[in-house]
Amino acid sequence: MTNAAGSRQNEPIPDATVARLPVYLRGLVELSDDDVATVSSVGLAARAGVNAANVRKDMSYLHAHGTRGVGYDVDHLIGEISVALGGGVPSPVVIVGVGNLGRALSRYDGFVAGGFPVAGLVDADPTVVGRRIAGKVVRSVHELAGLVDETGCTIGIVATPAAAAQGAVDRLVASGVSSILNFAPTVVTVPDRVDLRQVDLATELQILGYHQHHRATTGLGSDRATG
Amino acid sequence: MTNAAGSRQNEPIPDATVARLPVYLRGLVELSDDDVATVSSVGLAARAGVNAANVRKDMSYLHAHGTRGVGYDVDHLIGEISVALGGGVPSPVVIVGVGNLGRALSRYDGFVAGGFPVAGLVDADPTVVGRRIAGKVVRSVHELAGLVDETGCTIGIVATPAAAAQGAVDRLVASGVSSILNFAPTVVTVPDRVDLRQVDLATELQILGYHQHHRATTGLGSDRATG
DNA sequence: CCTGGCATGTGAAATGGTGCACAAGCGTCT
DNA sequence: AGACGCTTGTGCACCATTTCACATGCCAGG
Repeated sequence: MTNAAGSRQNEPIPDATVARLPVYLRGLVELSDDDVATVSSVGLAARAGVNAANVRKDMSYLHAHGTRGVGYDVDHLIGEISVALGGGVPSPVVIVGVGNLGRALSRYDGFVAGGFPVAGLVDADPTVVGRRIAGKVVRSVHELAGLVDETGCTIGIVATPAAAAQGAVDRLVASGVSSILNFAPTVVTVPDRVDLRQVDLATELQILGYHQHHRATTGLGSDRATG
Repeated sequence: MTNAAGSRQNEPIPDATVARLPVYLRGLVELSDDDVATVSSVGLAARAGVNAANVRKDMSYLHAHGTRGVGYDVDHLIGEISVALGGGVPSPVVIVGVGNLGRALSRYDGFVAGGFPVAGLVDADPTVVGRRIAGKVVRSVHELAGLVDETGCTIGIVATPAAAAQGAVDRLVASGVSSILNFAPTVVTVPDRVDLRQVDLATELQILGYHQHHRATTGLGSDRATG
């Protein structure tokens, strides 16, 4: 029997596919805004910067079927991907650490647009607690558990200095958060039940630096950055 | 002809290894600060959050050999990785777009510490051009090419709204920049000779959202810490 | 000098992901 | 109705990466 009404996400979706779904979603929303009703795998692949066969395989993991000879229904696909990415239910997030980066993140429109409203801000520094940032009052880290409980946050964003990151993570875990996005440039550990992703800005530049250096020391003459 | 003492980086280092090198480097610098002279692959792996065999294989790509029965020389390894990641020469970067995120990035200490000083800020909005941010005067996008030329920037950071990102990228490419880090939530294209990396904050949250939703709808699912 | 213990370096298997190539199916036009 | 063109869905081969397992080699101690 086919899974009719309940969840059909029992088969796992590959991580690589999950990472592409938000990109597809953005492209599809743009198409929908332009009143485009259907899109082919080739068209969507071009917008997402990936291979068309890859798009088709990704959609098959989602059980989001298209119509042969026609393509995929844009609005239907938006619904399918939205459901896969969290059921379309907004998940409020709490930001720990309101330094430069934390403040920027708390004002970042993309979070709200993506269904992740910022429910609260928290910092360890008493001199910033009580200040108002992006319309929200910064609260003390000691109030974190209460804040998470009140707002039903399940996602925490760590934007503290590296030295404070593991402590912030531990507090978030103790408060019941089940997913953490860490911007601090340090490796942190979490219990198995908590999902962790790392975004390291300096590391990204260092990776670019490697390629540049590598080109300079091995590929002289093959490409020149002029014009 | 074998190069005796010169560059030995002719063989390519796998991308996955390159992405780990900055993490190793951070861990090694910490060890060096603590006056630790040698470290085993197991010890370094624990700090980097990876498998020990992976560390050893990565080091073999770098031709950074350890001593059997002892481990790797910390300071020597720092040198090897630094060289691989850009020869130890600082690469100035230019930031295009000084909105919330651009301002935060221009003040981010990690860039300077990692050898990537911010050489200049640029924005399209005439009302912010001329303002001083993080000790630097914001200049017009029209001055971008001149700025890149003056400062010898080879890396550009795009922190504009999505709609302006492709234009910013094109300008950077035309100015002679050969590596670009894009924070705008949109797919951009560059010529083959230019290296592009994408950092998408909202996408990261959406990926976390998927895993949360998946756990919730399937019971207790698998969990993986991404470092 | 010789032995024991430990950690590296690497061949090879396992894993995960990508892209080609093509059969199957849908809609349209005559 | 029938044929044709377009696009999906997927088996398969290829590639990159991870991980295991173990032989090799170095150092310390007696």
